[in-house]
Amino acid sequence: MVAKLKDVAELAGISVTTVSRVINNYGSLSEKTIKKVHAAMRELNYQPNALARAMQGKPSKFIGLIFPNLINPFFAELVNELERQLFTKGYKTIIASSAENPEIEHDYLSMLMANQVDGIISGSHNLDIKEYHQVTAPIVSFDRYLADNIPIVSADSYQGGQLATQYLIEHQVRRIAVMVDEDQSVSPTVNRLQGVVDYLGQHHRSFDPLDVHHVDLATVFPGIYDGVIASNDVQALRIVNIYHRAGLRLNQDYFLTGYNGSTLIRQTNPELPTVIQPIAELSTKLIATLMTRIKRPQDTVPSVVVPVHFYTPQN
Amino acid sequence: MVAKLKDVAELAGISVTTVSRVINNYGSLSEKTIKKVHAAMRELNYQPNALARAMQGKPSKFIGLIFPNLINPFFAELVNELERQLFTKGYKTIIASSAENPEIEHDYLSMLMANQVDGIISGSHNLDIKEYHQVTAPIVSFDRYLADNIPIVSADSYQGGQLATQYLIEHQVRRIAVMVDEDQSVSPTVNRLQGVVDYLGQHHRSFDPLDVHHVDLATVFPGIYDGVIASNDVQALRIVNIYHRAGLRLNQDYFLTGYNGSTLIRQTNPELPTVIQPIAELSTKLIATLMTRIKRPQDTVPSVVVPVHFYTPQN
DNA sequence: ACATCGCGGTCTTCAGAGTAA
DNA sequence: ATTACTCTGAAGACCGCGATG
Repeated sequence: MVAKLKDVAELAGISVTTVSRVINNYGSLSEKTIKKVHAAMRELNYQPNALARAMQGKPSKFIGLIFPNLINPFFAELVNELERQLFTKGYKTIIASSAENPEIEHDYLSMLMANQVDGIISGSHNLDIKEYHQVTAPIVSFDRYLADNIPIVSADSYQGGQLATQYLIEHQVRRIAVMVDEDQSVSPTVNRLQGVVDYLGQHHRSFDPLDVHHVDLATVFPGIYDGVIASNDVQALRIVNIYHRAGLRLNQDYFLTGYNGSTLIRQTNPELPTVIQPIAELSTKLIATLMTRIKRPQDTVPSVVVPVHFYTPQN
Repeated sequence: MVAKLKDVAELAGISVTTVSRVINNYGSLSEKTIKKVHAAMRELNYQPNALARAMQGKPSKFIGLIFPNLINPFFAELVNELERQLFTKGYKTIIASSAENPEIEHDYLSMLMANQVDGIISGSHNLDIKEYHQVTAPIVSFDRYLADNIPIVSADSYQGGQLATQYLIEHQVRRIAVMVDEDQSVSPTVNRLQGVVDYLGQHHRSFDPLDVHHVDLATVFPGIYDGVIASNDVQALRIVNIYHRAGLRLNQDYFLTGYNGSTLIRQTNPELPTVIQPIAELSTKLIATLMTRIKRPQDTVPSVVVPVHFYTPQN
């Protein structure tokens, strides 16, 4: 049997009230009793039952994280960083990866509510927006509009689109393909595309939009393109492999940009130019925004846009 | 205020007992009451408080996952798969990434206990073994010895070492470097090394062991080596980049093997030969082992070793 | 249908003992 | 002896639900 408050009290030879006072640090207490209690706690290896505590309406110190998956290294690193930063603030994380399945995501949202999380950070990309209206816990969204009262923290994708385009133009490519995801109409991906469009417009250039969902990479590439703006790093590297098999060398015979900028990909594929979304800063802002939401639930908190930067392979 | 059981009962005009019966589906109930209750639940957007339920001694339906990090794509994919499979079994996951920090790991272990998880899957690589003796919840370990009564599920690293070596020998390399991690003396990594040693011995070949922690990759490679056994895929690709800068081509001028075999790396770097630890199967075994531990906590459950296979780049 | 208890804590109330001014 | 203050304790309500009678 796990030790309970009562057991600690009995071992220390004092009342449960006093033990509770020691644990929660209130009221007036003598040094001696405090020490006795701590000794008893150690001896019994006592852990206050977090469930019982949370039932008093105390914060559960749980934050729910909803992300489509952990396989995308960018999400994995973001989640990892969020988890790390939250832990130092005394929060535990429940990670829900919805696997891009709205039903699962709905279940998870219910679960998070049922488990009384103190807040939710959602990086989901596929939930019906209405679901989020009913949620009472404070929410912050990563990179996507969910509802009017839910603040968004995102990387500056308009700037990202511009930087990627600028890179291609500077390397004087002739024919540009841009991978676009038409489904993501509510997400800032549109901004990215707008950044591309505007930059190209300023330089009187055109491009071919290729819909991610209706195009077979292996058949369109290399094709006529010597410039490609991919929608993420993994996709970018798939395309690189296709060019490679055709005997074409990245950064020489053709130019291509990724998007996301995970540390992992930079380590494994340092030759890939890409737009870097700053993971540490995004995490900090997401958490800071969530914390103010938790402290003052009625206030409206402004959305935050974090600048990105472009990684150019050295040499 | 969030809806409670009582609110549902009042709205439906019946007692809490009956509502509870409907929710937990026992006792005899009329169709009419059931419908009334469901209607009331929907209207109030009611979610049973999982914390309160868990307090009755009922299973919390939480499984704790302890892994060093989520950045390693192999861990990320394993966790992702575990999370997915557990969810279909009605379990939620609390992910604790210890960041290779024993203190954090200790805190997390306490936290998991305090939150009454029904079981723990630990892929940790750095905790003092004694900590795990005090844990009362059922535990299964991934790929590492923790304590006598804790079953281990692992990939066959001896076989992995052999397969990697076989690949190099078949490609007639002359001088072989093997990356070793001396710290991991308790882990099956030793088995992997043994597999390498045995295979080479049978072919009357020798190798140079290079300690991961005391060697600067950029200075020893390419050096004299045309064959390298790396200890994981990310490290392997770092080495590939070093050879690349020296103008040497993988699978032609030199041969190298990775270890882990995440789907991600195979997608982004399909040219990397590597030992594949089957993630889906490992997950299944881990969960199955944990479930029998949960059902019959007093039984000793045997450890499981899952075969690996070798991925050779096509072309 | 109702009432009541129990899970493991928190917190409040009321009271009492000891010490000091 | 009076007041005041510090430390501790006993008892009970309560959180939301499940189980019993």
